Amino acid sequence: MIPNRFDHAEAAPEIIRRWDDAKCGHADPSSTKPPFTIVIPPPNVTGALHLGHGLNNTLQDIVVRNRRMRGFETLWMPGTDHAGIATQAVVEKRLKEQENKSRHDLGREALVDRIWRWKDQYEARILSQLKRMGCSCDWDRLRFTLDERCGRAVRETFFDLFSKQRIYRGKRLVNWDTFLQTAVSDDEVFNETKKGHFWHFRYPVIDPQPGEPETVEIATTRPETMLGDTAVAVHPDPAAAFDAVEASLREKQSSAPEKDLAAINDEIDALRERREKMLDGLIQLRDMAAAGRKLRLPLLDRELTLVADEWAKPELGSGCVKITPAHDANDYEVGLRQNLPMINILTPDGTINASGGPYAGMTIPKARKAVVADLDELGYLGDIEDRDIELPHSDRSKTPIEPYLADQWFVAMDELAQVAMDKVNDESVRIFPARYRKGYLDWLGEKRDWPVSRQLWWGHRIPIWSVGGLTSDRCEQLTSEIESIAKQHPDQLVYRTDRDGDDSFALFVCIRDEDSPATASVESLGLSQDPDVLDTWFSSALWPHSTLGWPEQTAELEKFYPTQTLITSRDIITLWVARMVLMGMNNLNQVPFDQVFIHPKILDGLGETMSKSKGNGVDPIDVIDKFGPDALRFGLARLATETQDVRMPVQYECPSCEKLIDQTKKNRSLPRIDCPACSTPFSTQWAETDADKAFPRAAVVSERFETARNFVNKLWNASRFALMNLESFQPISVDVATLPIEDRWLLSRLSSVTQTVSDAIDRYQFAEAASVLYEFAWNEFCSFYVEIAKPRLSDEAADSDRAVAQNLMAHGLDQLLRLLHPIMPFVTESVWSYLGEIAPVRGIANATKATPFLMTASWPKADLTHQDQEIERQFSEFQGIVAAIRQIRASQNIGPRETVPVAVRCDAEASVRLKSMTSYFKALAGADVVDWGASVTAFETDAHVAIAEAGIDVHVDLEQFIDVQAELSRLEKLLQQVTGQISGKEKKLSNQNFVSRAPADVVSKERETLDGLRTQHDSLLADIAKMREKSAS
RNA sequence: GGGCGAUUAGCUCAGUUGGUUAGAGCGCUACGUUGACAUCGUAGAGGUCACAGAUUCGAAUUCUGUAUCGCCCACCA
Repeated sequence: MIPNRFDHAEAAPEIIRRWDDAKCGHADPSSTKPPFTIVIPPPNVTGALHLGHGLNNTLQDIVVRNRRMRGFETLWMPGTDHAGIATQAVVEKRLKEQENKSRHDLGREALVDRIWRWKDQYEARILSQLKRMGCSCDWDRLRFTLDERCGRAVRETFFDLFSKQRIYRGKRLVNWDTFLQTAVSDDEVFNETKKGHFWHFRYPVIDPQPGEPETVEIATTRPETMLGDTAVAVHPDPAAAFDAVEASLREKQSSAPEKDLAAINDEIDALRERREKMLDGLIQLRDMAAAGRKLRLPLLDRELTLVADEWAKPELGSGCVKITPAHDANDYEVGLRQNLPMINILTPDGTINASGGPYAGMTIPKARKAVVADLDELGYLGDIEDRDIELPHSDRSKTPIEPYLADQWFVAMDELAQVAMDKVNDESVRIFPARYRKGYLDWLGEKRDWPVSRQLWWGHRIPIWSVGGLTSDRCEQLTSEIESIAKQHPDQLVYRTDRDGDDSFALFVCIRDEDSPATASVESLGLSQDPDVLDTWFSSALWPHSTLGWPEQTAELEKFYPTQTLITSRDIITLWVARMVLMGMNNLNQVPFDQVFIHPKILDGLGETMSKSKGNGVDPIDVIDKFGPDALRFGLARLATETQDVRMPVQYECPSCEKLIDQTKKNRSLPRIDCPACSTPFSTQWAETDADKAFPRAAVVSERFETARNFVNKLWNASRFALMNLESFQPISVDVATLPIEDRWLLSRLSSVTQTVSDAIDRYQFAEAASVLYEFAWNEFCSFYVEIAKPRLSDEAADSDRAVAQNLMAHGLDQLLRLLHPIMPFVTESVWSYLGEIAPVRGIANATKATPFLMTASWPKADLTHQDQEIERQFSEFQGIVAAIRQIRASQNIGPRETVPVAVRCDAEASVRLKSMTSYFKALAGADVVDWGASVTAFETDAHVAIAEAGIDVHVDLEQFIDVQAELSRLEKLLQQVTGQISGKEKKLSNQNFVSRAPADVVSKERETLDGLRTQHDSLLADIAKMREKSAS
């Protein structure tokens, strides 16, 4: 006997093992089937997967399983990403916490070794999560962005771009993380508002002429940066600048709402007052700048240039701005424009260096205090205002970022970006939903060069060997030696020289293959490899082809590139998607994928994105443990609509009593919660090690998955019923035209559901596919077909009808399992094998033997000849009558064991049809239909429901059951509804404009409806009158 | 500051090109344990579609504005 619940915990591991053993997910490059390829967005090995990954991978698997069933040679390429800075930061943080060591204590090799161990641990966890979700990747092809094969592709790409002069070295103001001592990209920086100050100081003018000011006032939120100042700027045309600001305010005013007008007026007044007061002074300063006057930097006694530059905004601060080119992005631009010296005042660990004179060795906060105090003592300090300051922080170390001038490698983006834009513009790559095109195109359109070097140890080492500080002669000599090495090793070396000081030169050699003997020769000349590694996105950008073996012309690459679709989340459209297109074009001159589907994000109950640091992340494994993998997948798919992010309130499940406690902003950050039901303390955080587990951890789950879990169970039980009734199943050939209405209805519905679902999956409408299947399986297959099959399958039924019913049942279940399999692979695969035992050869018309695995079975074809609107209409008449009887039963409170006599007034045609369904009325509505036809009249004690659109009246004999009051109130409620509708329609139809201007078919339809309603209204009045009579007697 | 999206039942969400009385699941109410399923069944209550205008015979749906929320990008000496 099959158990009455699907035990996913027991069944799923076994099913996974069987799929694995049979290599169901394996893709064969020598296959003649058309290819279908998806590469997984490789999850970072930083930590375990959360529900966002759950969604991402569920959707990919739905597409992949669907395509596999549709006869494609399907490859889902699995893998993980080394996630450079993120992973190194996590490991370094733990090193600090647990052993109080920095990476420098360990050294490069030992640290990298530790990160590999971390990677192994988390990769294993990630893979087990993916497998437990049922992801049908080709596991034999597992890749890692830092493995040999990917490394080869990275070096080849770098070599190629370097040869084409598209990789260059330049100074760039980078976001310096002083804790990790590395540059971080703009994307890894977040701003935090902190209370701070706005300090005003004065810098003395050197030898002021009569009439000139003795000092110039500037203001800053970061006084310590004055140690790196090399200029003070004033606007070259202050009057024009004031005009421009006023003009823009006026423009704003012209379109502003009433309530803002006063505020804007005040702003304009203030601006004018300021102009009055300051303009002459600023013009004077501008003239002084033109005359080459200098200022003196207090404390360091440095001479500062006074420059005229538009960066200085007369409407802000003192109208003058200090320029620190080496530590501020805008000042850097000014420095380039004005040819200013750039003085770096920081060491890599964020303390002041020798350029800071007496402040050398101080940390930034210390230096700030000291600078302010010393300026004050010299009398150069002015007002200090309180101010909220947006301070950039590193997302990795959570410490403040310092802008820092450093040598970096860049990829020139102009041409590469243009190609990637063209490919989206000409729809070689199509993005769904289309609105995400804009972000992609805008971002690429800026064509900002891509800084690719990272001062890290975890990543692909930059394949450049260099030596600097060379004299011109030495450089020439070295170059010729490199030239001769290059000749010995064709296609292995590219070199370039560059100035690295006023009179010194540097030599850079890019080596294609690290293992080439050329490397040793190059190193023997005194060149050493660049210590930096590449941005992690550099290797991610190659993912669609590096995983297939590029640069080698492998069979895989030949068969499976370009891939068909990429399914990912919106936050990496630019960082990843755009760069894959660009690199795919550069390396293979082919786009990496035809379509990109951007799916929604999963938010918590408060509408915030889930993240580990907030403590609102959900481990898909928790959901699987509680609800099962199919419920997880179905639940996610059903929520994956196109327009809206998914809000998912989450609960803690008490590890002791299983009570669910809502997660709130407050309790999610607590290290410990006591269960309100049983007082057991539990932890809410993901613990990385056993040592972290002070309390048992509560699973974090969401009740949103209950519906899906119930659905899995519903399907299981319907299957169970079917299997129990397929005893002695024999495949027979049926003639569809001769089948009874319920069978033809099932076939018709199956056909259109198949069509809808196939289409929905192709359009990435996963929610629609899931909902349509849910509706069909539950409300049509279970609630009607299975119920109707009961009498047909019973012992009393005729053998021939029983055989037909068995064949239809087996076929219906077979098709339903196939359709549901991509979304719910486990329960369907499990039922499939039971079905294969009892009815191995099945199918309408030409029965065939089922394949051993549903996973590799074929996707249903929508047989359009089965679709029959008339049959569906007739069946809905039947459903309407059943609903009418049920409604009367409910309002009369008639118990389920009672059978009620029923008579149905309908035309002759319908009565023939419905007569054959007599037993189903018994099964579905407990009704004993005693009379059919046009001449049927009401019972003596009668309840009546009119089905106007079908021209049917349902009468129930209430002789034994009558509750007059209940019946009256049912009728009166109905009357009220109908009356309301009638008056609505009448109003509409009495409107001459409607009648004359609306299309004729709309108007006539309204008229028909109104007529029907009036008939219904009259018959209701009659019924009520009769009932009143009864109540009186 | 620029861009994108959202606002529909207590909660989470559907609602195709404007056209019946705006739907589903959960939750709620009543009844029910009938041989597939109480993770179930039947029936029911619950909505001024954020607000204000406009277009139209007709607007949840189109347009304009407002409010609130979210995301992305840029910038703030």
